[in-house]
Amino acid sequence: MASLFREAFPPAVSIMPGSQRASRSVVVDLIAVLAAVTAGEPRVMTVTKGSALPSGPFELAHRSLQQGLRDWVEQQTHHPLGYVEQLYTFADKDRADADTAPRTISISYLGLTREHDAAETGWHSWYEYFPWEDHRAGPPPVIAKVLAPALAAWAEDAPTVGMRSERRLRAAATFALDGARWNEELTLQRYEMLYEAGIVAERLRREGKNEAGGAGRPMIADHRRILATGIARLRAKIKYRPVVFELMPPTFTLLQLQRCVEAIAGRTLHKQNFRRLMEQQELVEETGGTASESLGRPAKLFRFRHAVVEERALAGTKLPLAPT
Amino acid sequence: MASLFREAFPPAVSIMPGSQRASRSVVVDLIAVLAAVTAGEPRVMTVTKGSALPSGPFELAHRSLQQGLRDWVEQQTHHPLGYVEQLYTFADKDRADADTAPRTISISYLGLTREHDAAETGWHSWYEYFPWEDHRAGPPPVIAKVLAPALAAWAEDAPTVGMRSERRLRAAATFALDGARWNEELTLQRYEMLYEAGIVAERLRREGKNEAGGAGRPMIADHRRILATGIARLRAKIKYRPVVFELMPPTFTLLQLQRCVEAIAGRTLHKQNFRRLMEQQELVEETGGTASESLGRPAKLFRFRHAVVEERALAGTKLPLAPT
DNA sequence: AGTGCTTATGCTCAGTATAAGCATATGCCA
DNA sequence: TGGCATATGCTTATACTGAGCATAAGCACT
Repeated sequence: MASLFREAFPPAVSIMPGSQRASRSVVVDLIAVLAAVTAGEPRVMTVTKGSALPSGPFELAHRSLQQGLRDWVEQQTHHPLGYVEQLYTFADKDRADADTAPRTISISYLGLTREHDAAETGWHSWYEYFPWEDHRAGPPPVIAKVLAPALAAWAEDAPTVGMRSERRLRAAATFALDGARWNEELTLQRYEMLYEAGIVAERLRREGKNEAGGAGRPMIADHRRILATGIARLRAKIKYRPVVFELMPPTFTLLQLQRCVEAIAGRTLHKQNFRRLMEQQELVEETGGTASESLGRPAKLFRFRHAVVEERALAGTKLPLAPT
Repeated sequence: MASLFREAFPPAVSIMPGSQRASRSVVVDLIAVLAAVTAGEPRVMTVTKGSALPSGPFELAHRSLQQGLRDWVEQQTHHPLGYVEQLYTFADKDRADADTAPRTISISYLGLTREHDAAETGWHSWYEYFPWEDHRAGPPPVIAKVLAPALAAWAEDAPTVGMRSERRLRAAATFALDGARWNEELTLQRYEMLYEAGIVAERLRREGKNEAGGAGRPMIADHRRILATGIARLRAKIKYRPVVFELMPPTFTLLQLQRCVEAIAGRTLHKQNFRRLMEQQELVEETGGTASESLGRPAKLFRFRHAVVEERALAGTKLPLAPT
């Protein structure tokens, strides 16, 4: 392997892009994780009755992948696609069956879109695929009932004492098992651990075993892993970039905003502190109107202050800079 | 364009990976941004006398891109490659010349490696390519002397009043021009703005103009943009993940560690607060030894506490969670 | 009108983290 | 021994966060 790669990277020879090289057939796919939050649930667009993410072959005609994806989604949903970012490019060999099939490269994107009709087809809640990720009503029972025992068995299955204890520790930290704190950003790590432990249908299928033992709703190929990547990315991003607003209607109450963040993070937030955070960061401004719906005191309506994005650098230093 | 893309993403039809599809020839390249910090300078591995990043065709034989890259680098540098992460996949059409040439997709990676012999060939300081990014000795003169005037001219060149003011504001925020605070994470945005403004050789070359007016040392194709992506990613990452240690020898003094972070960030840090941060986060532990070199009181040697990576989730919540 | 329910909004208080700087320690060298 | 240079310890003011109490403003009853 090392020698093969050495050939691939001739140390002293620059390879100019565009130069002709012999190349076996490579198929390039685009895969989109399109997210929206409707009726308090984070949803993802799917095809074939929820079993796959929308995808298609990479076409040569687009100036930019990003723009093409945007055009397509806006065409489909009739809602502007607020935000697009590249997620990851998968090219591992074990995705394909053998050397016979053409090697597939999948470029995946995360896209955020506005609230839309909840009845629209093809949108499914994230948590159908990852029931253990929704902690808004406390830790979901599936963790204690299904995952924890299965992970314990997997840990005991390791060949050495050291590996057993290492697996136990890793499982506890990742799934917040023995009093450890839940970390909502570890969505991908959790899915991969379940895969490794053989608790998801995708792995069982690959091994030719009965898929019934898998937790959560499976998808084809590695689409559920890609979805996990998107969820993890979005959960991390809302903390330091004002991307939530891409998922909100133009005006909203602070509680609606909070519910949207909670849906994404899969956790409940402290109401007063959440509103203090929004206001002190000057991310929103009052429209003057109030929301009439529902019980209780009417809430003020807010809109996102687009200005802050330009105004502040929004970086959050974290480094102990020297005074200049 | 929209209609083309609609074909590419048949809305109701799932496309199974591995299914056969007609596909025009696509060339897939791997490009590596390999970083190290030696003698207080952040360096990147280059080929062809510093004009390109190491790259090569995507080969079919590797199980995983990541592992292949790792093997290759360790072979080349005789140092373990501590950390590898995918940077970005570039596939924009304007990278190639026309429809005649095969479309190129570049998958870029960021890799971190240990200190090595500074005399080794092929390693160049980042700041040769981005002289405006090094603020360790204050704002580099090139900003006020070259970039600021050129950016001002570019702003004035805009067709409408609104665009002119928008460009001025954006330039000021990105390059810390009118008393705005410098944000070291904006490396990519800065390069792209200079590209847009026609102040870098890559753009001038593309337009058939004289390249001499470009700031910083150019690279072939879009390699400098990829390098900027890697720098920005690393500068962001050191703030919330202990990746610096991948660039350090096994034991080090706190000042050496600080210098390494400073080299990457391009800024000077507050010494006492830096060491407090390291200690309170329990990222390091004393080895017992002391460093003898140089003047002054000998510094204690430290090593990285690999344990923390497993112990703590290292997430830094930032969301106002409700008490459970 | 009054009571109670519900959500909105204002405010406090303690604990913790951060920016900035002062002070002391410990080596080497003349 | 005194001076220089770096290392390391400690202080103070300020900002931010977690948690909770208290009040406000609607609506639906009686």
